[in-house]
Amino acid sequence: MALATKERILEGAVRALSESPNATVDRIAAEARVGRATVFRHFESRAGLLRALARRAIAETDRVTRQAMAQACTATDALRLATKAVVGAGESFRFLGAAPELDDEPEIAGAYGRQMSELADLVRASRREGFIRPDVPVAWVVASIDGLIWAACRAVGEGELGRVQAQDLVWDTITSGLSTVAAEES
Amino acid sequence: MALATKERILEGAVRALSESPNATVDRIAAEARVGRATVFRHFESRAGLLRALARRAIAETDRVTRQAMAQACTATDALRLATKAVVGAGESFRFLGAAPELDDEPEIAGAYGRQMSELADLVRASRREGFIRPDVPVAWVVASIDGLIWAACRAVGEGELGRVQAQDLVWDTITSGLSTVAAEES
DNA sequence: AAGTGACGATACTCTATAGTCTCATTTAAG
DNA sequence: CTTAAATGAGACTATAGAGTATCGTCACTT
Repeated sequence: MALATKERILEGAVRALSESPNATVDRIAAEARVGRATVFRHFESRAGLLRALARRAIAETDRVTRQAMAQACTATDALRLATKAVVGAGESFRFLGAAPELDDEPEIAGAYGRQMSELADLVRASRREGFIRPDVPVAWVVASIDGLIWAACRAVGEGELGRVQAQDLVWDTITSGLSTVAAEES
Repeated sequence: MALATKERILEGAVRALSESPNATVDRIAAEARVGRATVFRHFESRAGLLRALARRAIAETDRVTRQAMAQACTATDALRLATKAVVGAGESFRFLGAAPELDDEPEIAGAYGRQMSELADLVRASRREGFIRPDVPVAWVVASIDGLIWAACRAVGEGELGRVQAQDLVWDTITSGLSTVAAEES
């Protein structure tokens, strides 16, 4: 069936691009156990395949994020659940971090910007609830949460940490930091 | 002079690769205000230029790290100063994060591994001093510090944060996290 | 059994870019 | 002023990889 093949290609591409972001179509096809020509039957071009992959990852991230927000009653809890959910979905978008050509795709870059902006909204709301420190710029809170999520996904991908463990550690670090000292005056 | 030209090429390459990790030699030469042939007079190949760039970034990171360690009398203070110093030197290695082909260079990958391993040593020592939480895996402490440093360098590069501000925020976040709550039981 | 559509394999073209070479021009040294 | 080295410009080659076209085969449908 066409659908199963398309799916195989997408998943093969994730694997191939994860280990080498400049993977050729040849390499992707081999990883998907599919003829090279078949890749071009299902996708307009290599760039089109990359776009489809990115759209998929964005949709998946949106899905788990919305699901998390629906379960939460406070912004802080939404932030916690969304963070955990995104780390859990890390495998679907981890390869995107090393795909520079996607920055030129307005659709993709725009969606990433939107997600960051939604994260900023969540952070501001959680700050109003008194959870996020008011003395730290929102831009840094967003940047560092993003950085921690990437670090967690990388660690899981490298096998350094279990996925569940990583999900918990990200929120734990956001909440308490890495040191034994309680919050001091800055 | 040869040295000045070589330096111009290296700095042009940093700029060109920062905005597009797949930048061509043409693009690099243009950014350095140098003829394309001159690039090949000073470097064996594009890969050789990349290696030189990576070696330079590694040496710079080692330099500021050693300097920081020399000033500190406790492991925790060394960790603090080294973290700050590496964020300050971020511009010299930020582009490396998006250069997948360097993973294949054993010399470069090895040096990165060594730096991570040194960071792990520092973390363990600081933990023995009672600063780093004992209930968090060292692997995660290392991974998250690395992630926060990258996040800070990116934010500085994007102009979202000032460099000095970013240097302070990284350590502040490691120390206290991003929330108002004191450390709770996990 | 015949037909239809998807697939694999392969051969082919085309383009971008790395790397080489040459020569005229500039720049620095003496 | 003369000379040697470094540079810039541009022509040229070689190659990897994207994208296309074709054909034979296999699987599924009716």
